[in-house]
Amino acid sequence: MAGRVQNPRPTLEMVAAAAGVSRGTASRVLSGATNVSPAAVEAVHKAAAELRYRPNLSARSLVTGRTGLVGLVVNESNDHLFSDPYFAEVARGAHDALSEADVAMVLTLAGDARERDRLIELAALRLDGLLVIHGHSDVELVRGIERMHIPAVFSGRVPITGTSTVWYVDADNRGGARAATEHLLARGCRRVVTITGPRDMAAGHDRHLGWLDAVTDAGLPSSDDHVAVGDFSTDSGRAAMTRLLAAMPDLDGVYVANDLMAFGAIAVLAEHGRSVPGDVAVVGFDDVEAARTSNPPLTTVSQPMAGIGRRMAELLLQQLADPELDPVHEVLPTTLVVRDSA
Amino acid sequence: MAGRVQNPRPTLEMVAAAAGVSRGTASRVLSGATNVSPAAVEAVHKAAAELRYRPNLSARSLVTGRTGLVGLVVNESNDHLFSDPYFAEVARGAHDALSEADVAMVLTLAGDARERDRLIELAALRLDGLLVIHGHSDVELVRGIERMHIPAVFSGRVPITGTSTVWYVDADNRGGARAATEHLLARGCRRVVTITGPRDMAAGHDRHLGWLDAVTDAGLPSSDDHVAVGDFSTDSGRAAMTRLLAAMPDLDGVYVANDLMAFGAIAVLAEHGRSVPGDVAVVGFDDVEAARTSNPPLTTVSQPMAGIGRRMAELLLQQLADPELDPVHEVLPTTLVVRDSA
DNA sequence: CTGAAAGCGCTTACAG
DNA sequence: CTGAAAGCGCTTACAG
Repeated sequence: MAGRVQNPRPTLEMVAAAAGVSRGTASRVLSGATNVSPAAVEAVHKAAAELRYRPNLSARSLVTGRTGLVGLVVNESNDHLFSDPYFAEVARGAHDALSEADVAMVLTLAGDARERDRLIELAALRLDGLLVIHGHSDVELVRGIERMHIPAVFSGRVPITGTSTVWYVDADNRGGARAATEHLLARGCRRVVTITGPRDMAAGHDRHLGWLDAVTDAGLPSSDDHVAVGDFSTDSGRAAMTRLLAAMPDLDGVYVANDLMAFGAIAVLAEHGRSVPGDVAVVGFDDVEAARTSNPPLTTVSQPMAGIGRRMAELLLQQLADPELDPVHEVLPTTLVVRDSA
Repeated sequence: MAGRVQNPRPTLEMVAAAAGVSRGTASRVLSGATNVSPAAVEAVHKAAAELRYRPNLSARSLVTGRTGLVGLVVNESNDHLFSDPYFAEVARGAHDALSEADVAMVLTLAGDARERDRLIELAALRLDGLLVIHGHSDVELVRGIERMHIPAVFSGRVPITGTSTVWYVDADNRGGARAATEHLLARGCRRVVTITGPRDMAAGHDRHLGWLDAVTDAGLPSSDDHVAVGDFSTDSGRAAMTRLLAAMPDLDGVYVANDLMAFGAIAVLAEHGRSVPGDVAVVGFDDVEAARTSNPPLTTVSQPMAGIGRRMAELLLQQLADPELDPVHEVLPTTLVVRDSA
């Protein structure tokens, strides 16, 4: 009685019978093969629709060797991770692109060693490929994934050592930082400092270089007292701004490597009686939601987060189609969004 | 040449051959059956280890009818969703429990109609069950899932209509709110008001009832001017507190249905020159990270978020084991965390 | 263009 | 306790 309640799911066999063709022909029609007669195509589609046929994916996987499953790997300790809009948007972009290809996304945490082991097991057992949201640089994770010889695409530049096979998609952090700094210069700023991110994060490093590009090109100084290192948190932005102000009281422009730190910096400037952008112009990076409503609304650099996720998915699909492809490193453009802070 | 590089994955057949038993026996050993001789058990395990055997899950699924895949369904517009620690923690708890059972979690967005359709398709095709993080009440989603007749467990109380088959795990919102309010009463508060959440969210509703339980039991009034409705945002907490203060200037205790609104309320109290907890005591709900470092540190109600996720997973696993089980509604205890605001 | 057949790698009654 | 065999639902050469 139990288990007999539901009608059994129709199989290809039943569709073929209803269409008056063989199972092989039905399969060919449903997989979109071209060498099939129009009559057969029509009959099979009609039968499939009438029976509400859905293929058994396990059976298909058994013969194709593909699972149609891709892992979304995340190496952040999860508290951070989920509260990061970067993660959410990249995941959504990837999810969209994969759905269109009928590939599903398995959420895979890889924050600690135990989780990393599980990931490796899971990947070996049932994943066709990996999409890695790579927040903090995690050399062990990168190495582990390379060793598995599984198709993978990382988000964010992965420092390439030797003959690495890593694929990645990144935003143009360096170009965006340069554009932000050049915007400050164009407004007439001449003592332009920067608050950077942690040196071990590729994004932090690249955004620092962009600032350097711009000030160097303009023939302006870039000595150590022009630079304060933060950790991308608002508090660290406050501390960094305080230090910069002490070292160079007459600074007139600040390029900050992310919006959160920019908010901290602006708060400190206000406390010191400096108006923004009147006395000091400030540009951030990320274009988080709050940038639009902060006081003043923040001029910042926007990166195409969902686009990064989508592109990662597309590149992974390419790898799946041809495992012999050479690694691709793709850099997506960023956009300066001018508001009131600079 | 390509594709021939890797050694072919060992199959059960090869393990059986190496162990000198039949494929059937090897299968029985590996699936932990008891009716096997100790000698066979040892030989098979040894062979499997030596060959680094991993079962082909598609083949297994084809015969068992199970995929070993569970969907994590999320109905929030994703911006919110990911920045919500509730989501992150519930997901992590569920992930842990499922991993232990070798079940993987497929991330499934169901924010709009298109995504909802994809979910239904995906579930029909490849999921054994669903874990639904049910933020805003979404009747359509609940109905859609019930219609699919797929094992599912919701987070958060789902209003049950008629002969619903919904399973859910919730925190004891009502009990927690009652405890919070009783704490205010115990400190001597006598004019105790509340800021509630949206009426259409079960959590908001239940937390309001808990406040009502406590003040009613204490013989205190609970008229409309004791209640202000917010939307769980800090700003709405500010607005609500402003209204309450206008309606009842001599209030001395506030139970707020979440921490974010409590922060807003405390800010307004400070602006009105009321000290917390000296003039007005305040209790929140959620125990978010910031509650520990706010000024003053917030007394609040903590709910076992990861525990909810874990329990959801366990209940889903039970359903998978026996689809005929009656729906379970489980309520997990909350804890009052006393800090400085009350 | 199409059918018959083999085979993907497992699990599970069925005999013994 | 164990082996031989059937079968899960597909895809894909292979002939024709």
